[in-house]
Amino acid sequence: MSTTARPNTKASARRGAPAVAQRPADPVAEPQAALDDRLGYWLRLAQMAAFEAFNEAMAPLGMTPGRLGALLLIEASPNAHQSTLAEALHVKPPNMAVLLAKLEQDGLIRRVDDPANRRANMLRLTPAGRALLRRARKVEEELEIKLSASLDTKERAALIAALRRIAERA
Amino acid sequence: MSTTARPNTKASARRGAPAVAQRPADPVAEPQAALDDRLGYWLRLAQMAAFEAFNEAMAPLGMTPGRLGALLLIEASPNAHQSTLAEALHVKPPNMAVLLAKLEQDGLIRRVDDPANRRANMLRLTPAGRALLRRARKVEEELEIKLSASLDTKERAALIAALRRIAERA
DNA sequence: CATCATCGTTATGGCGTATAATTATAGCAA
DNA sequence: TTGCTATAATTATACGCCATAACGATGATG
Repeated sequence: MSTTARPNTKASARRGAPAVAQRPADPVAEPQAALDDRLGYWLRLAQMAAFEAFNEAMAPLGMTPGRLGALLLIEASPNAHQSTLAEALHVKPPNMAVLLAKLEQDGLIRRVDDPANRRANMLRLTPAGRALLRRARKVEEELEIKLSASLDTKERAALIAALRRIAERA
Repeated sequence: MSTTARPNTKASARRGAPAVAQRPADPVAEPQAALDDRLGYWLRLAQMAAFEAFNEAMAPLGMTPGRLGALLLIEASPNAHQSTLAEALHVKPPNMAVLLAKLEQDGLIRRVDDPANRRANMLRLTPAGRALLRRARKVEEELEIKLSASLDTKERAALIAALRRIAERA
């Protein structure tokens, strides 16, 4: 509420509780036991771990999930429009515009007018973009190996299939 | 760069390209084909789907993942401190403080001084908190059923196990 | 030509999360 | 005791991701 400094008394509910002296708070051995069999919980934690691993590995390349996704799709579909990429990457067009603007500023892609539709852009990798993508692919390969190190090939395939079904679901 | 309005010319790279008239941009049948076998990609999509489903289902209860997690853990470990819960929920202490402040404002929990350590708080569900948690549990049960509708019991267990290994990993 | 839809863009706000700094308390040592 | 250091909670703040609104430019249609 207040935007200026205030006395800070830790507990605002500082009623005159008579300090009954009970047992000294549990350390809570397995704190998340209550969340153990919740799919959503582990989905979130796994995603966070994967995300963190990605960022660590890609930091030297200045790469983010969004940037990599864009570069991969541009390479695969050089005639696709921004809006198509945006949809495929689940990014809103305005955010796609700034993402691509940065990629262009960094000299990784070019935007060329679609001669068939002068409102639209087609995206092209520059040589620098291609080079960076090659390096990112290597890093990403190692990353996927590390991520699925605890899974055999069958398990990994089953995991992806299951995730896919959940994503195309609910 | 500029913070004020500007002419907006769509493509800043409006060089005098002679409009060669090539084929009209592909619709890109399966746009994300390039991302198909990436674990991180599907992890993200599945998490997003689960998150969206959660928000839809819990909106009437004013519940978020963070709030529910806190309520569940408070119920399970009434003597735990805020910092313990924060760690278990992967939330930083400052954000935990405001989360709990809102829960307290909403009359769902109380903060009681730990008699063994007057810096620390122990958290308690109020009757209203218990009632809301009961309702949220029902909703969450249906949600988990919907989420894992495409998985049999074995697959669901395998999925959670795999996610868990990834989360405790990399 | 007038109208309406589409593509890209800018500006802006919300939400979740991160850090820094502050207060209050605890533990410990000289 | 005093003083130093560590811990618990809190406040203020900043940053990044994502979403919406609004607009200019172009295309399509009557």
